[in-house]
Amino acid sequence: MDYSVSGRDIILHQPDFDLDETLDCGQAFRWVKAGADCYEGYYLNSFLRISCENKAEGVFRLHDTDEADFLSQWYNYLDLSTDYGELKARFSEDETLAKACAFAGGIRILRQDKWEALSSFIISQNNNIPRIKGIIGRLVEHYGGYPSAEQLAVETAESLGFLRAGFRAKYLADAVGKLTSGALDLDVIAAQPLEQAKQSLMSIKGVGPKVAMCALLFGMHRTEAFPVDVWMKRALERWYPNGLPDCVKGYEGTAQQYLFHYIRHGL
DNA sequence: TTCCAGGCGTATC
DNA sequence: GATACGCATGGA
Repeated sequence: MDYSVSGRDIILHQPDFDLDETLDCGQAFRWVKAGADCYEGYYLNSFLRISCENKAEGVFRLHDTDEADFLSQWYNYLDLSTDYGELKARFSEDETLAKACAFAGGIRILRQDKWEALSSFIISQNNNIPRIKGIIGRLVEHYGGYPSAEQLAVETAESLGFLRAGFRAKYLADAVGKLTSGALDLDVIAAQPLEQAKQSLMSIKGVGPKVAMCALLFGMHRTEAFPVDVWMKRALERWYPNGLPDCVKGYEGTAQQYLFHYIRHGL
């Protein structure tokens, strides 16, 4: 990773990064394609326009930001401290993962906000990606930004009807209640051992093993968390009936994201 | 019309 | 603990 300041923009050199594969792959739901090789979106309520200037060399432009903003927010959000080249080399000891990494080598695990990731994946259950984006879009529009659990404390399952989230509204309300009452604290959960963190999250109605693992992986950057959804069930049956290979140890979730993309779009 | 979508709660055995 | 079934909504 290497960057430079260019006027009001930051120029980023990062070969292991693809905008479509990272920002539109079902891990985050608030990035909008704003032209060829360009996305607009948010980390919390900070806006970013990012475009790819040279795919072959991995050159990106972060528009209208500055060095302080880049280093304090986007460097972290885009997980630029992690060497994905080294991770992919390690994963590629496994034949299937080698193909998955070659197919979509620009996947990164975004370091999203804890609450946004948890609430987004509560909404995601038994739902499709376009509709998940629609529900979250209505939430953000209604509140003029992504609402905190505290902001949502005034809502009930009924008053959230404007989201058209169906049965998931009551799950969202339960999560808000447990977080704002102090029964659960996402900062505490983030520091717990994986199994304990998972069980803590599963005390929320509507949070099962899969949503808990997604909240841990995408919202708390617990790369050892391995969410198993319908696609991963198929991948496991097909390629890993006896379990995951040792080369993913500690990064099961990162490997999961390559496999998820590969079985959905690569076959 | 019917089926399905990055699952989970509940009932039942 | 395993397995069936319903669930709000909307697009294909």
